[in-house]
Order: sequence, then structure tokens, then C-alpha cells
Amino acid sequence: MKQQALFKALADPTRRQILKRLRRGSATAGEIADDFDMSKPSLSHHFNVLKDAELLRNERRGQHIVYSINTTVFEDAAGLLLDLFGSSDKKSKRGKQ
Amino acid sequence: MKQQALFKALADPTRRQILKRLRRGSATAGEIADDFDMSKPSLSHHFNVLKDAELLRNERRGQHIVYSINTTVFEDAAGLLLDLFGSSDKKSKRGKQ
DNA sequence: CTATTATTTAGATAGTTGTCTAATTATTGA
DNA sequence: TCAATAATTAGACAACTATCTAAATAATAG
Repeated sequence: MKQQALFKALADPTRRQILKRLRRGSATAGEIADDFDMSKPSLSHHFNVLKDAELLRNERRGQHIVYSINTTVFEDAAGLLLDLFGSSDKKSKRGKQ
Repeated sequence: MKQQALFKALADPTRRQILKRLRRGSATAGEIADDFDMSKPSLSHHFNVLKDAELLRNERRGQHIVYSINTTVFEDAAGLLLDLFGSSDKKSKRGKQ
């Protein structure tokens, strides 16, 4: 898990909206783009950032590329929060920060 | 709660380290600075970002300024994660995003 | 009051990020 | 194969951020 990539990915409001959109179900790049007032290349950039954090997965389906959320990272994120705020020895997963 | 400020504050590794440092207990700006290989003005900047996110509180005590973590924000952060990833109607606290 | 210590604010700068348009790659239908 | 559609990559640019040094503010000790 890439901690820095995860926090960075979540720091942008457009990317958080993309995640929310994807919670309603997988969608192609174009479908997502329809919901945003932003150029497709800009969104593509955000997809890359989210993918780098492993928050998204994508799969080509014919002409389209389908994006879907990777909810297993949610546990990672929760763990990171615990590591920042929680009671010290909750999960002794405290390697490099 | 300022959602954007919170995510932004957590996106920087130095700031996350500051939070971890403060989990061990409150500390003055100077004490914190001793643990970091960075100028005091730079750290002061990070304190401000963390304060803006309400992750820290500070209190002048004589010559010193004592910083302490505000753990109540932890619940806010957890709620935001749920809002991004969790099952839709976990907490119907979904105002503006 | 003045000197000292603690911290912040101001101002500058290099690096990063989010956005755009234009060009490129990939896939499919005819 | 060619044209059309879907999406990405490339390149440019303005805005933002993290960092630094120097200067300013605040509190205390003598």
C-alpha cells in the first residue's frame, strides 16, 4: 500500500467526487466525464492519480475503458487514520511512516 | 468541519508525522522542531495548516506555545471515509461534498 | 528597560499540481 | 482499409505549496 499516494489522491475534491460517482457502480471514462464539467484529459489525469493510489481499477471493454472502485483500500485508509489518531497499539502495523 | 482542509492537511507527510509526534503528548513548537530536520518557520506553516483543519489546538503558556492534537476530528475523518467508500446510508450526513 | 528566548510573519523561490488544447493510440463498423 | 468513436498522452501554463532566510512580535528574567 502506498500511503502517500493514498492521502494525496484523497486530497482533491474532484477525485473524491469521482469515487462517490463510482460507488453507484462502475462506469466508463466517458460516462464519468458526462457528470463532470471538466475536459476528458483532465479527468484522465485524475484517474491516473486514483489508480496510482490503487483506489481504482480499470479494464478495457471494447472501445471503452471501465473504471471501478477498489473498496479494499478502504481498510487501508481506516488503518492509516488509526495509526495517526488511534490508541497506539491497536494494530502494530507501524512501519515506516 | 472543513472537509477540504482536513484532507489537504493529511496529504503532507511532515504533517502526518507532526500528528504522530503529538499523539505521544502535547509539546511546544520548539520541542516539536527538535524532532524535525526542518526550519521552525516551515514547521510553523504546517502547524497553521493543521490548525485550519482543526486537527491541532494551541495555547500560549508563558513564552511557549503548546500544541496538542484534537482527536475529536478523528471521527470526522472516519465519517468522511465512510462517505467515500462505505455503504450509502450508514450516516445520512451527506451534505455538500 | 533591555537582553534573551520562543515563536510567528513576511517575502522569495523552486517544485508540484490541476487544467486546458492538440495530437496520438486503440477499437470497431462498414 | 478507412472513418468514426473512445480514451490517453504530450506539452504548456497559471496557481498553489513547501521550504528557506530575515525580520517582527511576545514574554520573561535581571
